[in-house]
Amino acid sequence: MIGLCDADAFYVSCERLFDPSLHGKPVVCLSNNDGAIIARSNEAKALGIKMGQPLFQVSDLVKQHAVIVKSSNYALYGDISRRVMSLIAGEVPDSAVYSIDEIFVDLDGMKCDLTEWARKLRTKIKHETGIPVGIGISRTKTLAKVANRLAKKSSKANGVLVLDDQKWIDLALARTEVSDVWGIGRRYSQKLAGMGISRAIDLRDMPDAQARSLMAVGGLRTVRELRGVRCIPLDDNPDQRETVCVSRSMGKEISGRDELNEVLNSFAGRACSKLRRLGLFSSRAQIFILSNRFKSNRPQFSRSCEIGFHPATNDTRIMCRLIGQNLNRIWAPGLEIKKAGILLVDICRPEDAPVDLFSIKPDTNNTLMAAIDKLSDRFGRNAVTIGRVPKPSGQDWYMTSSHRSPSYTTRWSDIPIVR
DNA sequence: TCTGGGGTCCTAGGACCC
DNA sequence: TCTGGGGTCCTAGGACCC
Repeated sequence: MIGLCDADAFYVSCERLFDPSLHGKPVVCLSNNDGAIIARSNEAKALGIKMGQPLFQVSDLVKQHAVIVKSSNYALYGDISRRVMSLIAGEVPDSAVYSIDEIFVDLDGMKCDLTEWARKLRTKIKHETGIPVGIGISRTKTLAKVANRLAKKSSKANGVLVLDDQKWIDLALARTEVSDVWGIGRRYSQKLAGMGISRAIDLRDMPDAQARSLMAVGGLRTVRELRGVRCIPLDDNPDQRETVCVSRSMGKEISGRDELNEVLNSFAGRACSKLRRLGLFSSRAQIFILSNRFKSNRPQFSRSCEIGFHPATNDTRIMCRLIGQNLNRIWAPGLEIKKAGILLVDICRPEDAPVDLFSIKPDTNNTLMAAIDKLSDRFGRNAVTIGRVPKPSGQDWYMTSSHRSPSYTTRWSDIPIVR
């Protein structure tokens, strides 16, 4: 059997850990730029606030019901996540972290009542980390997802649901909308609805060939998993990631060449720092700029270009220099740029990096970059930056984040004080 | 006024190879 | 008139996830 532990409204739960006054109240957490709602407490859900909804669309509701609004605080959430995950990993034979708030666990060979075991685990997690989780258990990852969803929805299940018996699986699938199945998004739901398939149980009973032609091999895998056939391995993560991306929407559109250069240089700094922390190098990057897709009365554009590095690098200075040299390939006067970014592709470990004719190898002993990383760890991300990249604070392009909670667990100055 | 960011995988089609 | 077959690699676009 496979289990899925998934935290309830994880970001909200993290905020509540350090501010108990938030319990029982409607709370939402926002995306970058304070744009959209990406986590909701049950009370906020009950008000009809939708996942992904832009904040401004619910501003009346927020005022009317005194909804508490929080900017996202990834330093805090990441740290809490690590605590929860390592606790769970210690309780099972095998596990695989799937996202910041989800972990799949392998329960094969466990000789006990799984419902009882899961209840105990759930209590333990709540007790030791303060985070409420739901646990769903079944034959495959996709079915465990179904179980997990019902575990949270049903008051009878009270956070734990084991789907083993076929009769119960059938009932669960009959109660699950096809759009709530893992792997079935908006587009596939629409297609399926057009064919009269609205419930997970109908999807399960669809012929293989039809599933395959409609939704490719991934869709077929989903259908088979619903039948109880394991098609997705417990740990489905590639051993090495393939891209690193840093991109942002800006508080307001920018147009100037220098301004764009600043933005991209600062993103390149972040991207290189990510690479160095992973011990990886990149030999190719794409820089891109986008218009504001919501302003349909303005000209729309999406421009990008590729930049190669020889040898592969993770040195911020090299990337910044090449960005400057290539900027005119995407920038043009008069463009109103809302979003920009850098995508590093062709990521590799230094020993696997392509070597050119003259055997020039990636610089794996970059003392300057190492020093910058150390200073950033100690004094904050922008303690030291490459010349001509001004500090983000005070930059009008920098994202807005007006409801940010302190970094209680990752910054000494933000440690909560008990009086 | 205000609409997230960072990933993965699959497929079709074109360029190119012998 | 008649114009191969079998590959690989790359890219763009579309789907999905949290």
